Amino acid sequence: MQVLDRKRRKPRQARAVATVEIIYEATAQILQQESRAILTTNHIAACAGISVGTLYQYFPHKEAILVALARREIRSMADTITRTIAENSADSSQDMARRAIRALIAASGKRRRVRRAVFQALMAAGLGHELDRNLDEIARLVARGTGRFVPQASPPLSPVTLFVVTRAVNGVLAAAAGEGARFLELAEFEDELVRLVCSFLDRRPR
Amino acid sequence: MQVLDRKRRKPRQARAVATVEIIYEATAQILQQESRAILTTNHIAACAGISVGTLYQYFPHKEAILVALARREIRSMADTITRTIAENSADSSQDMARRAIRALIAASGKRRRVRRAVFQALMAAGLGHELDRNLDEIARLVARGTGRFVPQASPPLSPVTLFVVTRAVNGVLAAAAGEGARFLELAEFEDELVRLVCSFLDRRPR
Amino acid sequence: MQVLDRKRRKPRQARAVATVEIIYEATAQILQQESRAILTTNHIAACAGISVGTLYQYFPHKEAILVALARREIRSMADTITRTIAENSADSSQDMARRAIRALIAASGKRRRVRRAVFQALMAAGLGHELDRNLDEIARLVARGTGRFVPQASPPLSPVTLFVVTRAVNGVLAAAAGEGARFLELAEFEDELVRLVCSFLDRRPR
Amino acid sequence: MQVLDRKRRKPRQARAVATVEIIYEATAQILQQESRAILTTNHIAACAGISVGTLYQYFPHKEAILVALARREIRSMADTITRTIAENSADSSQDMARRAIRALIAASGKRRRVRRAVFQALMAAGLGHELDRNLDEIARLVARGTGRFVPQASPPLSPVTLFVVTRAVNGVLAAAAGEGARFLELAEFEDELVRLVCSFLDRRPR
DNA sequence: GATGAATGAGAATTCATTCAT
DNA sequence: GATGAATGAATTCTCATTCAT
Repeated sequence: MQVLDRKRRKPRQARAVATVEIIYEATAQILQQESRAILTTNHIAACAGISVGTLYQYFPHKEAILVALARREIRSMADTITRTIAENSADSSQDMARRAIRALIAASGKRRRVRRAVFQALMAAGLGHELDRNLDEIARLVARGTGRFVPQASPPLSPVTLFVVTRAVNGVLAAAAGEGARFLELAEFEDELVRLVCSFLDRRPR
Repeated sequence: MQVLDRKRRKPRQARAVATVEIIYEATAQILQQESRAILTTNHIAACAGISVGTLYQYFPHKEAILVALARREIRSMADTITRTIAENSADSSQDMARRAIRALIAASGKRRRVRRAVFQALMAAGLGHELDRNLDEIARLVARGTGRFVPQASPPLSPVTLFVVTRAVNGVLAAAAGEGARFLELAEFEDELVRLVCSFLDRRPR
Repeated sequence: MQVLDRKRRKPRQARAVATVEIIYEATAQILQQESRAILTTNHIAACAGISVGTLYQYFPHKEAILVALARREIRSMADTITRTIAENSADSSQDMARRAIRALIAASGKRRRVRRAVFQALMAAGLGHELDRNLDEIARLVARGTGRFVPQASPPLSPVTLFVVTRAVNGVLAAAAGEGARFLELAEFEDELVRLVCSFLDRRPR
Repeated sequence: MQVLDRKRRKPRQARAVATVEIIYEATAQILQQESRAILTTNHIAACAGISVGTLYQYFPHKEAILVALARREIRSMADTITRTIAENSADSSQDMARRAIRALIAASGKRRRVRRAVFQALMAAGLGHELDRNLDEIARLVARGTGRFVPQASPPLSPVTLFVVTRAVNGVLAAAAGEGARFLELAEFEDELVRLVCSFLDRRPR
């Protein structure tokens, strides 16, 4: 690791942006199709069709690539959820929780190996809180988007309740993604996950 | 990785058994107090007060130590749960689910960093299924031990239901352990986790 | 040994070519002046004035250096013989066998320790057949270059005959090289070797 | 390697002799059936069914085992030749050279990998002269045993002649042994080898 | 900006040998 | 005498990172 993130160039020109993009793609590809074990900077550069030197123009060290990729993944996930909710905000008769969960399941099915690797890297970098924050954020979005979870009259969800429900869903999805996506495509799986959340939130202690 | 686990000595003499134990201890200690990053075989040996060579008498490569440690942890966890249930099998009025969860919370609070590291190693070794199996096993024990989850009349839990509930609990506990045990000691946390499980299992679809 | 010759950089820039050359030189020097025992990659790198890492940019493992050096030696030997024959092809009154043997003796006298070591490495790598093929090749060249061995009217040499004569010469030269070159410089030695070959080939069974 | 051969026990009791014998057998077996690469003292001991400690009671270091094995092999070869000659000394009408060569071919076919390995070790130990001496010794035996090579009237063989003929035969046999014994069993091979020797010795320069 | 050759600290692993039991 | 656990120097090889061109 480095003494401290010496500043690296931020891409300004179009070409530079493209280069960074290529680096992301190459990294994701290696992670998805090959393995974490051969994710070396030289290999990334080779796959990206650039030289190591160029790679180091944009990232101070290898870990930074993974962290950046993780943040990108998080942002993409959050965006998906946000959009899902926004698109259906008028449609309040629809079960918002189900829609959110469906979106999460869909997201979990994509690039599973990449996601696991980059999230692990985020944790290893001591940035696990970014993931947590994201989970909380999603929960807040969902809660705001539907009267079900936070009906006007009811008290707000306690931090513990929030924590339990978000981590439970996350735990289930992570496990399902880890077991080869067998479950992810089952309708029953979605149903059960929805039920887990709803029965928990519906029957809150007074 | 190696050609393939060339045979390593299985400890015969008492001294050898002790040595293996010392290696486990040293590894766990490094993981808990220092970091995964400096978990080198030389460092383990030094901490254990033995020589690297000795270490390699008993483990074919570094990863093997972590895997062994993970299995040990799994076994220990399973034993705790089993005992908890056995001790209270007569006491059927007690809420078995709560007891099991309490035991799991207690287990999650111990040597958190060690556990995370070794379980990660288990996954990396492609042995994640051992963890999964353990979760399923615990669920089975709990279910057998209490009429609540599997009342005589009710149909058995579907695989998906089982999967969802076990991974949800596991996900919550892992997250709580990861966030510095803040939650683990809260009574409310235990309550909420119990509620998550019970509300889910009580209100099963017909 | 390795998984399998993971690809190594093939030198593209002039500097890289020079580096590879330096590695060969350093290796040969250690073999010739020091000993096989201290032929470590670090030592080679140090002698070459480069870092180990650089060495591993061009060779997947130590053995590969020796094998490359062996092939180089073989090629050099073959070239010498070819040239010897080519230069004298018009001069058919000359005794071609003697010329070939003289060239072989000269070659045997050079860098004897290097040659022994690298050929041994070639054998150890299971590539002994490359040496054999080279011997056969030389024999073919000699035979084609002179009417003595394969006069128009006579039948071609049987594989066994070819084998015996080539390995005999090779055995004698290897032994002579091994015994400190005492014999290699003697005129009588050359005479006897020529006689061994010629008497054998002249008096072939009908 | 050692500073200097600290004295090791010479086996006196029958059991000790047997132990040494077992060590030889185990070593030879590993060399023949497995490979030089895994010839470790621990492996030898394991194969021999004894402990390393015991092994070191009889040999100061690993190399010593190989050297001893080489000498044993040499002695065995010499004995075979001696016997061959002795048995047929009366039978002077027989071609002594052929008999000797036949014996050598037979010897070459046995435990080829062992022989190569141990002779290589002998060379590496700087004891190559023992092999050379053996070759010369055999030549002398053959010469004394037959009038063909050294007829009363003719001058004795020059050192160079002796060297050339012995090393030639040796080279051919070693090569044949190395190439999988394909040739060793051919009658033509024996014929050609005999012819190589006889034509060379018969037509000596005046 | 890009390149890729060079770097070298550092990690894993081996195996001949010793010595307490 | 035998045992086998322990030793640790020695070696191979990796890979993140730098920097001259």
